[in-house]
Amino acid sequence: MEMESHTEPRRIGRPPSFDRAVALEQAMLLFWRHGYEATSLSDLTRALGVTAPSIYSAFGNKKALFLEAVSLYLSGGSSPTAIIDAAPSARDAAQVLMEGAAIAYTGEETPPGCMLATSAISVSADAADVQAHLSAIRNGVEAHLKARIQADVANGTLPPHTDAETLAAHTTAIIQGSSTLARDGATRDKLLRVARSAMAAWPQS
Amino acid sequence: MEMESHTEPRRIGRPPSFDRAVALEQAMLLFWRHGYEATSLSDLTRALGVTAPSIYSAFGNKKALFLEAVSLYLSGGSSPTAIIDAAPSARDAAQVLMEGAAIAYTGEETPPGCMLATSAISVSADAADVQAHLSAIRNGVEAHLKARIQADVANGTLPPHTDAETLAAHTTAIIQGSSTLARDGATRDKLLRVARSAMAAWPQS
DNA sequence: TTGGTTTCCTATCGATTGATATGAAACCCT
DNA sequence: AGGGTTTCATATCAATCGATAGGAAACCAA
Repeated sequence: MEMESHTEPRRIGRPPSFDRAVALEQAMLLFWRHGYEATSLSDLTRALGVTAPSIYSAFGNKKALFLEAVSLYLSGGSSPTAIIDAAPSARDAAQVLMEGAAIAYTGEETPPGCMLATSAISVSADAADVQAHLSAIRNGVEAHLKARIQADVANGTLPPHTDAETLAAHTTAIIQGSSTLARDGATRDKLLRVARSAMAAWPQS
Repeated sequence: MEMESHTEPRRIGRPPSFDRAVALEQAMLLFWRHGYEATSLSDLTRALGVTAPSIYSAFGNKKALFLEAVSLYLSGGSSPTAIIDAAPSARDAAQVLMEGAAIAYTGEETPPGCMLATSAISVSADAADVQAHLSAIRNGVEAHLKARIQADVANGTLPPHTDAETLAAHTTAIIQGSSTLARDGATRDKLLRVARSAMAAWPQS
């Protein structure tokens, strides 16, 4: 068998001088901290150590780079959708989601808060599509949690009078609100206590 | 008594062609919807019907105009601090705050969400002071609510084991989270149900 | 070494940013 | 009517925005 066919594709031409994946991660951190529009190409070239033409060659344009950074952000750790599916119950899913957010939003190596909640919440008119993109992702997670709650109601894990929509929205509100609290300096322990107190909204077992 | 001394100051010079208060309110609505940095002077001159030099003459610069718009936003309706002081209990204060937020963030005449939570959450480096200003306001409201909870614990309205800091942070998280939910299209009724479900975190009476 | 290919950086593009210099226009008072 | 005063709008400023043209530089294959 030929072992070099997929490991080293034998590229020709001048070799790249920067690691695309590393550059993308740096861009994600910048967008995470300062947001989509407030992060300029000048900021990106400085932080990535890459000139503007190289960025455009590697990622297309600023908007495409941001969207790719969002995908990288979502792929980090366990995605919310995967957590919801993997948890033994909807209630456990909510708790893991909220506590996971408390931890993720207060990392020492990453900017405070949630990139989805902060990086494109207020934008100019020509970034409305980016804003809508992140909004759709947030709504998708909430809808997925709601469906999981409804499933638990259907199989008897949760009582029949459970308001799935409100419970999912409540969990989402705590998560998004934790992002702002983290930006305002809240500690990880404080957010974890908030997450646990929010579990009181769930039906008594 | 001279009755004209404070009613009509007898101004001299060319009379202003625009109402400063009306212009400020329009600016507030723009900043509310699009945020501090994403709202350009060009956007402002178009919406206010006022040329750039007039804006600078009336408000100083863009940053000063924004800060004044924030003050106007806070003076609208009942301020959070006033609500906390006026409520018969800390628990009632929290409920009024959360339900008031649900209503304020879903007004048909105003942009969705909370101006404090959205207009400067992600900014460039030279707007860090504006970001810190809004952060301080948010932290101030939370601290005020926490103090009110502690007062209710001290006078026996709330049980002695009550975690004032967590309860205040929980309430704040729901309020800030409701802002994002509103931006994502949540209805007023949905946010009101979230607010009521969040009351479950309070000690049982 | 030469040709082919790919990536590199320098320089620059038009558009827009926040902000201002300048003088005309509109009012009151004498 | 004519000074004094204030606000008005036109035109423009330097700086920065996102984005690109063009050619040098660095590799592989022959």
